[in-house]
Amino acid sequence: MKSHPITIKDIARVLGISPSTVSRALKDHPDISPKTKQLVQTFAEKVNYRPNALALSLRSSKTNTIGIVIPEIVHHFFSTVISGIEDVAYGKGFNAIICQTNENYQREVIDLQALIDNRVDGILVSMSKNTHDFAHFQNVQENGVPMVFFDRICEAISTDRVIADDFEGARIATKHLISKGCKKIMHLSAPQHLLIGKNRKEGFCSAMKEHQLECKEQFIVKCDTRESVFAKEDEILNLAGSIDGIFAVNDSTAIAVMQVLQRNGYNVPKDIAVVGFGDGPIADIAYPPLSTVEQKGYIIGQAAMNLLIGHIEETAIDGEFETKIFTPELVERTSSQLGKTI
Amino acid sequence: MKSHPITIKDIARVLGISPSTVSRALKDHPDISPKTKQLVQTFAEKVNYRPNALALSLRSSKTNTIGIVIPEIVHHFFSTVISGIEDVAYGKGFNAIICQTNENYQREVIDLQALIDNRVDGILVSMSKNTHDFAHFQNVQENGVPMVFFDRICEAISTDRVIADDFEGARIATKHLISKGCKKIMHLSAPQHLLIGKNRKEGFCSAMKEHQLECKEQFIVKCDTRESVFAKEDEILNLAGSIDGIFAVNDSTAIAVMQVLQRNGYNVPKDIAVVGFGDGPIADIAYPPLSTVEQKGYIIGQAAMNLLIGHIEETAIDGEFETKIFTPELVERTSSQLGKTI
DNA sequence: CTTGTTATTGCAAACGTTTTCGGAAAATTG
DNA sequence: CAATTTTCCGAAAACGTTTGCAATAACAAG
Repeated sequence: MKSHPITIKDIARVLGISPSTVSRALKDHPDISPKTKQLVQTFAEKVNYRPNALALSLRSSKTNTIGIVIPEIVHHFFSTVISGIEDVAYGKGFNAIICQTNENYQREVIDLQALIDNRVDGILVSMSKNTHDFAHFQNVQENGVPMVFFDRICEAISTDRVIADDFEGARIATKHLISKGCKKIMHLSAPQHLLIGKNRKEGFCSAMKEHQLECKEQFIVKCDTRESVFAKEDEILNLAGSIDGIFAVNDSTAIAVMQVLQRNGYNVPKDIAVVGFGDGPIADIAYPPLSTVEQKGYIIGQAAMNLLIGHIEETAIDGEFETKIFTPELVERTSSQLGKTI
Repeated sequence: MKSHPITIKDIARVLGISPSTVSRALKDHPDISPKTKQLVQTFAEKVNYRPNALALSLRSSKTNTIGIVIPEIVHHFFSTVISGIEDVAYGKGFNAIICQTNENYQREVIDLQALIDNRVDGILVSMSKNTHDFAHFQNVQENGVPMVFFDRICEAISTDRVIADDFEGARIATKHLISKGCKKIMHLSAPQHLLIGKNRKEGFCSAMKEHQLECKEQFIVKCDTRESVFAKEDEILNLAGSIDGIFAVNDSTAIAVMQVLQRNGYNVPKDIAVVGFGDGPIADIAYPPLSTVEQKGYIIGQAAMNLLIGHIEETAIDGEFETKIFTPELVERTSSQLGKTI
């Protein structure tokens, strides 16, 4: 069984014809007589011949494989994106090599080089948080490998991009709170050197100002994980008495803050309404169910892959790049119904 | 820039020597004079030469790539496993091609064939729910490709396997409830044609009987998703008055049932204690935080990859197969503290 | 100045395909 | 029957490597 797979040469030898004839017979080349075709094809069928993809790739310099580089697979948003990528890739006959950087710059560099070495037809990247040098991205381009960024894009590199509109998403979330009657809204924000942190905060402020509400620095707390909520519990509780709404930069932060509030006698959403960002599966499970804006990971993945295919198949114009922006949609649940007892 | 990558031949031509010399110089072969080595190496460095992995693989029939076939990436357990696989693969210089079957048998067949065609060095599989024919797995073995199953194993095929001990996990969960004082425990179970459904139910019954408690069929409700809990809400509520504990086959079912109970005036864990299975991130977020048994996805992934490497590098004995079983551990939180008010 | 060693290098085959080009046999035409 | 066209097939190169073997050069010993 460990015997080597059947090759075209094997078939040729057994049938007493040349490899070229076998090759042609297998792909219905008109030069080959019906008789020989029949002979070759049935024999190939019988021995379960399968072409060696490596040899094909080497000859055609086309691997039908794309590379995906992401910070973390174990993250609902990213795995959703991968799912979208995979599904359109599959439809077009592409395989996907997935590389996980774990937010490690060095690994990002190595992974990209490995993909180039393996001659992938294109690469989809979501940048690590710790990447501040972009030579490795340039290297991809210099090697002529099509690349598109999604979500965590690199502004210094000109490529196709697919992103969620964080600014607008935050505006939508904030305006939703305002429409529910909130006037004094707190924002739990991500670090400002990250694009999502910056954009979501600015979206928040924009919505507030549009409604002549104050966007006080004091009501903006740097806090973007479950743990950091608990760490800043005192600070948050100090402010809790003077607010009626919270917009959190992501769902797990939103849920954590609801739990802190509840443990300290506040009622969500009666006293304080809460909205998150991201719409992972946890929003539905939270108590009360969390209103949030939905980040469309699946279609972001699809869109990114489609853009990439455009460049691989050269239907897209070389050197012209597109940016696709997906605006999140509000998913209204219970947590934002200010005044309502649950 | 789109110019083809530098090859050994290019270097040879420019330097006026033969490709073989270049090849040897690059890998410090003793036959090559220091002078030539120096010349070649610095030149290769300068032009940023990178060997073509395809050509290498073709020649050596070793791709340093493994294939992963899983039902769904967007699932905390599976993405955790992948993460474990990836990390040890990376350490050993392997790339991973990931194929998602979406629980589709046809796609599983195609994916496996594609991996064989691409001459991956080994394959890790978690079977789709809808796979009842196993010829494609046999095909992998007949092609001499090492394969190990994880989690959703195929009993009909003899290979290495890595699984979580569902039976024992369920016993642990159930015994925990009993130790908290529960005597009338309901089990929300998965379909019995699935191994996890069967094993977890049997583990549940085993623990009950060990403590001289009844394992009534009537207290076993077929219900293994959030949606199915809501669909069977009436049936569950009918029984709710006569039970003091629930062991659910997975976390989201456990959380859903807590919500149903709470909405109907029951107090968890005061009136009814609840334990789940799986320990995804949602357990922590539930209200009250869910006690559950932890399925160690990350180390399952690591173990599977290590077994595979054993066969790839032939340190493992051919034809002898190992089954690694990981026993889940109890993670005790609030939901199981019978009698306690929160 | 042979002969034998040793140090370097190149040739060619191989991995499994595809494809250009040309050639032999067969079929057609006049 | 000769000339021409068609039909069918094979040789060989190419994709980018590695490697066994042969070849050359240099150099020392006799």
